[in-house]
Amino acid sequence: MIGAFKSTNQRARVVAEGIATAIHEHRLAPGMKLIEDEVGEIYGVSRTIVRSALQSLSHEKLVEIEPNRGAFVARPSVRDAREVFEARALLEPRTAHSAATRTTPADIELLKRHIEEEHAALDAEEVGRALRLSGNFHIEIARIANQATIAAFIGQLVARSSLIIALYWRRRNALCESHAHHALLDALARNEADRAEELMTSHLVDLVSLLDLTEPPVEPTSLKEALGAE
Amino acid sequence: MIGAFKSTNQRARVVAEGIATAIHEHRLAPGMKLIEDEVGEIYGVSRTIVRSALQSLSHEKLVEIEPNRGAFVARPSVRDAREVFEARALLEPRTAHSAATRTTPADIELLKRHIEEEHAALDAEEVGRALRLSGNFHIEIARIANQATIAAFIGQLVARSSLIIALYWRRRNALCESHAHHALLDALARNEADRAEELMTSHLVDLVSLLDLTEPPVEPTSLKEALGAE
DNA sequence: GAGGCAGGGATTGTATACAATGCATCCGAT
DNA sequence: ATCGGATGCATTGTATACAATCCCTGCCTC
Repeated sequence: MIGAFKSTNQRARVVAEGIATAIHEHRLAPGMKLIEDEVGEIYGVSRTIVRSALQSLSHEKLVEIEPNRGAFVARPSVRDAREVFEARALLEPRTAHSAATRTTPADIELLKRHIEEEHAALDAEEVGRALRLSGNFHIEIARIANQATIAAFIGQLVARSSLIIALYWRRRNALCESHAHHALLDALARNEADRAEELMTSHLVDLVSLLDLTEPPVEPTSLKEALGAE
Repeated sequence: MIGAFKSTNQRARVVAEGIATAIHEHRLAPGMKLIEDEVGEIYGVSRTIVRSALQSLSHEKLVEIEPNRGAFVARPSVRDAREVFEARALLEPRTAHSAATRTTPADIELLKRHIEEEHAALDAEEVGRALRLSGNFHIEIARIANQATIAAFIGQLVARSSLIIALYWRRRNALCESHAHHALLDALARNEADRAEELMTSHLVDLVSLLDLTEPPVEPTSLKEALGAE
């Protein structure tokens, strides 16, 4: 949605976005193997396209490609998790600041609709969809800041965050976020840049505090994966 | 050098790094066309590998792939240039701060050697090589900060900066940088984090001030490119 | 001449064939 | 029974063949 790249080949893009969305919505769990033939069959394309898509996803660190072994949904380590949120803490507050100075009523409408959709998804028990929309809220703010380069970085970090949440989230309640997003929306609507920056900072701190980053490894997808690999 | 990724296929990596280095050293000019067959012949690989490499480079925005038209060395717009240095201003000073708190004598030795190599290259009139080494200095600092995720972002931004410099640099003197790098090295050696952060901030400001970002388009590589495309 | 259109060569997009590698299973030896 | 190695299947890595697209050139019309 955010990146209207024309660069990568159209068909590979469809496949990559399909897989990415599935990862964002936690339909594809970390560690899951992505067999080229299977994916190709699903999307009706040859392995050439699938490979291109998988390489693209591996560049965004949503997928890990192990030479001669195949592609797996990435399993960020505890260290990865810390790094991702460290990077977000560096980028997003200042970006929210910038965004607040430029937010238009149209932007506010869009963000409002995002939040509403998120609530609707939560009410419908579609946790995965709610999670993806929650991430999109952050990406939308980066877009408002009108810095495509930084927005692309944030987009990647948000995507990885989804995997991190899948692995290290303490509980199942994503509700807590709604309040923070509402407050951010308010600050943006009033063009209160400093407050938006502070809110984003504390929002990210809150997010990290909801992760359990103590256990070094992570719950394996299957015994086979746990014992067979690495 | 910085990314010892095992992810992408070995052969494609060699090709991608070869092209990337050539871009960093300004042997490949912005806008230049990269024909798959030609590249494949040079490296002794099939188009499959070349395509993989080009897609990888396009993800790093060193190459632009225009559907059905081919791959070209990227030509960052004035806006891209501003965005890249805006992102660097956001990431690098804080990263230098972090790095300064962790810099070891071994790191200092490495950085010193970097600077020396850069000087040697300049003395030998190898401007391209000096430029690449100058960029590596920044990447090395990010590495010292021990944040791989942020370091990867900075690496990408430094690489793009090389293209931006090729297009928008006012003069030919890269000498000015040496002083700033020396000062940074000193701050890191003494573990003076705040000073390192300030030095990095002003260094980046200096860099931008040496760019001429007034002219909307850029000097074309060839008449054909200038008149034929877009 | 200027503009438009058709043909041909060059280049990219995609699928597929074949080689290389890894993984599981089975067998035999100890 | 457990370990070691060999065999076969599943999957990935690479090259190549063919189709689609683009771009250049030359011709034709006005």
